[in-house]
Amino acid sequence: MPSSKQSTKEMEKSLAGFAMFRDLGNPELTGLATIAVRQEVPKGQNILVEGDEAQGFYLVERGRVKVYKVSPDGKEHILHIIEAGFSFAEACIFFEQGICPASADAIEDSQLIFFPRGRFMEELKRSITLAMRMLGSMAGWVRLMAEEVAGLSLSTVEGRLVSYLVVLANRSQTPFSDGVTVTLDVEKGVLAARLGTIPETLSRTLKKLQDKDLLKVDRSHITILDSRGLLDMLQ
Amino acid sequence: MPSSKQSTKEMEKSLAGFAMFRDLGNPELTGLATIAVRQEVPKGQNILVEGDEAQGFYLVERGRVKVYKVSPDGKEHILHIIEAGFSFAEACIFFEQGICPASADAIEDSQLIFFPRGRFMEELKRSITLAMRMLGSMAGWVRLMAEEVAGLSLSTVEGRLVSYLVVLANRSQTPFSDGVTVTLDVEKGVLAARLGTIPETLSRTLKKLQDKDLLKVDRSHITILDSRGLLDMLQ
DNA sequence: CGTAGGGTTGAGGTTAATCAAGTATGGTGG
DNA sequence: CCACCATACTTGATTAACCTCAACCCTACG
Repeated sequence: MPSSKQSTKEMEKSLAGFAMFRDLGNPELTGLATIAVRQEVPKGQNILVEGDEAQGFYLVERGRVKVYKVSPDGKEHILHIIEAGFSFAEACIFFEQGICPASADAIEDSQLIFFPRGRFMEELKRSITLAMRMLGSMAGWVRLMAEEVAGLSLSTVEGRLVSYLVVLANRSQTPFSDGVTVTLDVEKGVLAARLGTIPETLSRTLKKLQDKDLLKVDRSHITILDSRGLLDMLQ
Repeated sequence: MPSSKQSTKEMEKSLAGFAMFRDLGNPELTGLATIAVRQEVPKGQNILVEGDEAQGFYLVERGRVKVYKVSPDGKEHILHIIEAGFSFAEACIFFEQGICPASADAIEDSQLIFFPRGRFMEELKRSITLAMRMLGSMAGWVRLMAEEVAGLSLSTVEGRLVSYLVVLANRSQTPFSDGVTVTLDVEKGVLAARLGTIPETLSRTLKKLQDKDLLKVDRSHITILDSRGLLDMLQ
């Protein structure tokens, strides 16, 4: 994928749109734009395999990516769903052998920006600002994972589901209050894996909450009927 | 806590002993030694509280520290046990408001080395090498947490216990094979919290494995009788 | 129509938490 | 040295959560 002056300029503009690189100086952005590679990934396609050597890390420009681990018995647990505008697999590039700790698939037709490991490292060593951004990004992952562990080990499926709905509501700028409708952003099967459970249990849990008049389910649209009651379940 | 030339020199030597700072140049080490502060923490004492503002991060020079989260209903889940020679709470210092994502207590009489957030940031900005070390350390945390999430969500208590025993054996340079005895490095109650369960269940699980002649338990000494059988449980 | 995929429902079994009551174990003071 | 106590640990009975397997429904789509 050769990058003409034109496309480098264009890439530079794209990169500047990512929170991770916002307000980054010109030399840094240009350097990054030069080594960045665009990648089209159709829905369902695999991007990284756990245990394989990571060749670099990614930004999601368009679409969505799931990052997951598979248990020995084949069950998959989704660690994160990476939205457009965010990055993933940063951690891989800092390991000695660059072994991926998780797998990744596109769950929508996606456009990614790829940074090759070696050349990105060069850029990092050249710019302390970039290194600090990277540190901030990694710290964010650490926090997220800590929440994840806590959520998994300390909650029931019911609790995790409610907590997910709260996050979902906040993400779409809607408050988590009575009458508000949130739309699931993933298939229910994917959501189940995200919550560390299976579709059957998710279905039953939604039904139970519906029977208690805490919410109403219509396909992927969930209407909050009793936000107080729902939030009480997190206790 | 004033640092005379003598103690700075001594601190520099101590810091050089940490994997994180090994082979770091002289200017970096001296800078770090100047801002580092030693702290004695008796067993059981709290070090960090989840949600509080983090003032910096820590190295464990002697003793051991548990990093944990508490659920709304008061149950505690241990994320990590930090051994002497390792660091914790690095991630905290990169958050805007410096909010701790987890709590930490000493589980033994411990000696810590504390780096104040602001001054450490200065050192970081000054040295790209230090920043790269920090990135490596954070990446390590990300991987560990990913394993943690996978382990929690994909395994039974039995599986998590076996997996812990394997780690324990490897850590003490002993292979995980028949006849080998590993010694639990923490109280069983702490181990239970580490495995995301409660002492009762841990006790029963050990008994079950003992009844199946897979291992033998004597206090905190666990002898592997059938390593194949145990490893098969991870499938 | 007929089929496929996502989703739901039901019966049954397993795992592990809770509550309650025991049994070591390791120090401490007499 | 021993009785005593606190703490860690174990055991039992009960209950709740949730996974498995199997069947079924529904909607989109050729």
